[in-house]
Amino acid sequence: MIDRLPVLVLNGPTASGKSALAVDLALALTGGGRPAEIVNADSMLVYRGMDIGTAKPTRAERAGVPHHLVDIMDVTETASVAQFQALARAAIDSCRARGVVPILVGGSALYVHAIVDEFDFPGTDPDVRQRFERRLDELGAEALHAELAARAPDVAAEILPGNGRRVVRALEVLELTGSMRPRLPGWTYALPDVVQVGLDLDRDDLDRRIDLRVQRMWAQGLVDEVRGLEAAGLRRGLTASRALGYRQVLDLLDGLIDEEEARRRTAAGTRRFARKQLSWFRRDPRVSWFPAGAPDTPGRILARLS
RNA sequence: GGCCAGGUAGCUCAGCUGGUAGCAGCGUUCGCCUGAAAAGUGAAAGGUCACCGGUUCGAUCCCGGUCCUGGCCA
Repeated sequence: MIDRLPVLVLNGPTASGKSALAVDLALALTGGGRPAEIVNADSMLVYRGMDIGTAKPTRAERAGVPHHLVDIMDVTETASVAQFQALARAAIDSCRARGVVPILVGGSALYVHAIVDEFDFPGTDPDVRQRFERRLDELGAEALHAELAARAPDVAAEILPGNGRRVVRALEVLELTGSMRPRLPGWTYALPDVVQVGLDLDRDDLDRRIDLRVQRMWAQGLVDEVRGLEAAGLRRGLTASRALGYRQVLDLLDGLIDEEEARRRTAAGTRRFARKQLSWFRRDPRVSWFPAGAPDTPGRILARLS
């Protein structure tokens, strides 16, 4: 009997086992009479062909439980939070309309935040954007930041002078809307009945799992995968070409570093990334934390849904 | 066994022959972030300067010895 349809948000760092846990939880819910589906909230799983390096859920896992927003873009396309917000909310709505529990699995905290909370994005305009991007190339980030400061000191004060990307975006928004609210919004759910949980684990344990994962990626043929994607235009993709593992292998293919170094940097970068993810998730006071891999964790998470 | 170089932050190192060490890189911890977030950034914590003696008002730095490490020669 379906009395309510909460959105279960599963947060956790890479290699914490959240993808597999999400499948287990979905199967448990389905077996218990309430069908469940997974909605991906990871910026890299959206790319077709990026399988090994993103540790994408396997075919079998995806056959057992429907996964939304996986393999929806070419590597040449640029992902964006705003677009993802719309797609994910649509997927969540569709699940609920069908009486299905959506499980949002987040690797990208900003994406989760944008999907689940009141979070409005001012529009964008390719021409305006391109114009400021060209100015960024000409002047450099600091000079462009000075221009921003002249136009809107309060906005400029919130943005670091070296962060060209955000300076460009601020100028774009100012031009399009005449104002800019530079701070991240607070914690106000835009969706009803959200239950957020997080997976945490000991740092040494996490690092060990990351090393294993990177080794496995290499054994499974990450280098060949990247080679194939390179032919498909990976280098042109602003988002995809920066993915951990992929960027390092591209450097390897360019002869900038050797294979050992590429693997080392991938692992080191992934360790740093995992800590960053945790610090993001930790900011949100509504997340309840559970130990990753503990035998009773799935049961305790399910208990929160009823 | 002899000669040379070296033992300074968790790691890699810097340190004008003496006044109890470095805005160092990486790592760690904490923080920031609005249409590229697996991106971009800020700050902090960390050292009995291998050990024992000596010279000196004072030693990471000078002298003697000890123990380690790397290289060269036997």
